[in-house]
Amino acid sequence: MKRTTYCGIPAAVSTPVVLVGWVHRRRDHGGLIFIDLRDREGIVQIVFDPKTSATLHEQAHALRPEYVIEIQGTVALRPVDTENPALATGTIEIRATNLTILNPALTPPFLPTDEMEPDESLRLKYRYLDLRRPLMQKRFVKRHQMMMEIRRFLDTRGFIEVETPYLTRSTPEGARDFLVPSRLNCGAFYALPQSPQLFKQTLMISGFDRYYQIVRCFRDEDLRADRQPEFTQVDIEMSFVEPSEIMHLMEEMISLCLQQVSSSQNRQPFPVLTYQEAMRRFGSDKPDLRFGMELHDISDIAAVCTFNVFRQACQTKGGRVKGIAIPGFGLSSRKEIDTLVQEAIDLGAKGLAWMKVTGDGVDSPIAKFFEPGQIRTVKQRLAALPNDLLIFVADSETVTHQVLGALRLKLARRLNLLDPAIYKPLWVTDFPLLEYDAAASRYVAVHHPFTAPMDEDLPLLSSDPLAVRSKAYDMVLNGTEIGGGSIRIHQHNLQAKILGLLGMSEEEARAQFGFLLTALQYGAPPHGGIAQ
RNA sequence: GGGGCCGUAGUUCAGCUGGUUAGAACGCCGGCCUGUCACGCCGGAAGUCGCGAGUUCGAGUCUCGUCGGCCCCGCCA
Repeated sequence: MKRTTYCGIPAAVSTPVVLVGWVHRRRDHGGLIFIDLRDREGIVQIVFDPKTSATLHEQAHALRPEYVIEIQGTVALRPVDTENPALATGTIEIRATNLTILNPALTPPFLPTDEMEPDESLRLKYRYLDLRRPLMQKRFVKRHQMMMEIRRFLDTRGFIEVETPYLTRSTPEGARDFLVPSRLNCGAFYALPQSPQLFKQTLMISGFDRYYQIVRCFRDEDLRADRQPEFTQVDIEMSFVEPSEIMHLMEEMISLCLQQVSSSQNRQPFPVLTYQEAMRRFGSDKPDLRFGMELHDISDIAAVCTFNVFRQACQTKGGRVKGIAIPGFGLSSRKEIDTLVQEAIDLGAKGLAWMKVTGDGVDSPIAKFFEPGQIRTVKQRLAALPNDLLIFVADSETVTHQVLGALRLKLARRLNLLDPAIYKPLWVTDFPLLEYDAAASRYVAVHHPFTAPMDEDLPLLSSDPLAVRSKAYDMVLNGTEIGGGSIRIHQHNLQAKILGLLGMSEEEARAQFGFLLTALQYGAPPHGGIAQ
């Protein structure tokens, strides 16, 4: 057995070839038998002609899907008008001269074609059949190519790949750890790392200057369609850097990756939104920029209209009235709008006010509470067009953003505005350093406890901790956070102070993070990084 | 921790307000077929309707329980 080429890679016409692979499909004409032979590189058509060899043709009758076979034959141009443009090898075929069945196969529970996708549990039970599908093989290859690009790119930029331990110590904060029982210390457990955060900071303190790792992370949390308990991330840390240096580096790296999956060139640099602006305009800290439907504040008008719900919301401290214009949705039936109102209530709103935009004005149960001029201003501010539906939420700023942000996404999905072929990356910066956890009655870190506060906000740490912004940045792509990082705290005193704000006593801090606190006192360089 | 949807042939699914023998497509088996390529044509086999109980003259269909799957909220520094 000496394979001369892959099925998917056409060989020169009239050369003898030896091919091995899986029977993808058979087309038995009684006379001629065609076999599509598949390997990881693609598919090629094999022809068994009774005129070439009656016994060989007889043998080929036995072939069934997923048999593993070896074919000896000759590459030939297909007869005129029998070329198959859908196939990369569609201009040629292999005239078989010899057939060896290397291994027959049972009738598989599903055929490894891309046309139909069986239930996921069945795909996993017969994972090897699932992974034979050309689509799955393409994905694996794509992933491999991305990893190669990333390694090559980071190497040229002077990064050193370092491995860090998997059997490690549990850290408080963050996700639940996976635990591994220890045989040597009976009753004690290792924790699998949620991320190599402390290790990479240690490497910076050691002077490695630029580290990266393509590393597995483990988080024992509930799953989602796009969330697995173990996943791989590109982990990066650099010394003596500003956020902008890390962000530009990542833009280059991600652009290289996007080139692998999309033909369109991404313009660098990526747009940057502050957290505040992202929330204000999109009601989300990971906005999907593939479509508009931005949030607009009409609190000033709402405060002086005669609609009590709006006025009261504006009179409440921190209250807001905001709205979005949904293109074409003004033609919806009353029932469809009622459904939308219920969805808003399920998302936490007290209700949902709406206006159908007509040619000259609006059609709305709340129109009577507004002066014509006020309605004109509202329409103008939401950039409303005829047949749009305007929806409004009146509540605290938090609830308003949350509800409208979620509705914006739901409606975009319903209106088919989420084109999977378009990639809209951006940065979100200026996150708050801390948020208040009412249940635990203490502050918790928004990013993680090692994130550095912005220098100009340092005085606020004592007076108004929730107002402190951090040197953190998230990369967002099409509404998904695909990377996040920060400049870290490299000063012992500041780190101790933050741990204190998080409700940790000095003893606790020493017990949990003593190693880091000590290390910061032995010449820790300023550093920061990201995990994608 | 909470919520929604789904379990019917090997697979993907249909099956109406409960009603006679539970269907389709693909796949599988047999036959025919020398230029097909998701080949075509003819014929055939294939089902504990996830499981258990209940309501009913009668349950794939309704109710309760249970098991399994998918999705969402919480959670995921």
